[in-house]
Amino acid sequence: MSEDKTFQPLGAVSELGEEMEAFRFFLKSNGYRVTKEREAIAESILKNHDHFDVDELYLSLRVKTPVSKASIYRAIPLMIDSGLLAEVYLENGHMHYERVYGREHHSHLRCLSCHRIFEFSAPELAQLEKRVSRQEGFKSEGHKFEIWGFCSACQTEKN
Amino acid sequence: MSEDKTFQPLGAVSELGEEMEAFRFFLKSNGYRVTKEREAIAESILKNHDHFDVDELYLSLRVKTPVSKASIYRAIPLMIDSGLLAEVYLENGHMHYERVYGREHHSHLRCLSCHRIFEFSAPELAQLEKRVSRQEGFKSEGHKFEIWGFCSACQTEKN
DNA sequence: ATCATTGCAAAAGCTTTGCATAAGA
DNA sequence: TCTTATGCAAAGCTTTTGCAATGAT
Repeated sequence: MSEDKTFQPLGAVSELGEEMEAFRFFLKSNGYRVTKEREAIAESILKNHDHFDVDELYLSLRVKTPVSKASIYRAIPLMIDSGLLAEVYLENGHMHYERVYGREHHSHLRCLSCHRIFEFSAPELAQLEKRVSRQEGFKSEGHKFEIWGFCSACQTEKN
Repeated sequence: MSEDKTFQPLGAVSELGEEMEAFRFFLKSNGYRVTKEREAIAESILKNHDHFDVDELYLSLRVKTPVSKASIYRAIPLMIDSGLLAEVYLENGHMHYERVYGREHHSHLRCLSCHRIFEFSAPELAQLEKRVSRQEGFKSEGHKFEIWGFCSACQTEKN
């Protein structure tokens, strides 16, 4: 048991190991290269960013592993194709993304006042997607449901 | 009956009368002015455009009642506030809108191949909006449901 | 007669791209 | 070694805005 065989150090790989590995596999199998920039970007998202925009990501990488915005913009389509990310919504002229890997599908409540996003699950939406697609002869690939309004905190405020 | 009194000529007002009047009323009651540009824009949308983007609208106005893009961009928020329009989705970096006045609420199927939009109604979404909002303490103002995939025509194509 | 609105052109802001250099495989 | 990826700066695009002229009330 105390041999010198090199085990995968579980702690080092951490819970992110699986998702990172899936992304590396995606890159390799599609002829893209695994670069430190792409790893830093993906790792930052997996660690810190359920919801984010390009600027937030850029700033959070700046300190330890700076990556240019051009590289971030070029990485995003790859991460979307790999299933790591999805576009969520546009706000003030720029796109917001969310991590998809390792999270269950959900929908969003958007507060029009504080702009916070609240999540909820509604399994019947998947059924609705299937039913409507069948009726319309559609081959569906996904769906999005969003409710906007005012969150409880913002309703209470006197403005 | 053959007096010289000026009646509203019904033919001239047409079926658009109601919606146009609602828009004019919105403008007046909010201290905006009723200009020929705003009328031309709204009328064109009510007549010809269930779905459109700024460029399509601009081009379709160009022939008979040219309006600058600046004025179109400035009119859009007003029409959204008045309930005439809604944003639908972003494609290739520019927003697409749809007419709301005089149409029942519906959801969209988007074909990823031919980019056509198909509409459908699903009344249970309104219930879901209410239920989730109640659960989350949200005061909801609306919802959007969208399915993407491949329409029947595009599935058949050999590519 | 006021003051909002228009059109033009310039500015903004996000995203994309050309090109020389760096670095995976 | 051979190519893909990166970073920088420039370019692209849609949308916004400043300002003088126009027009609605």
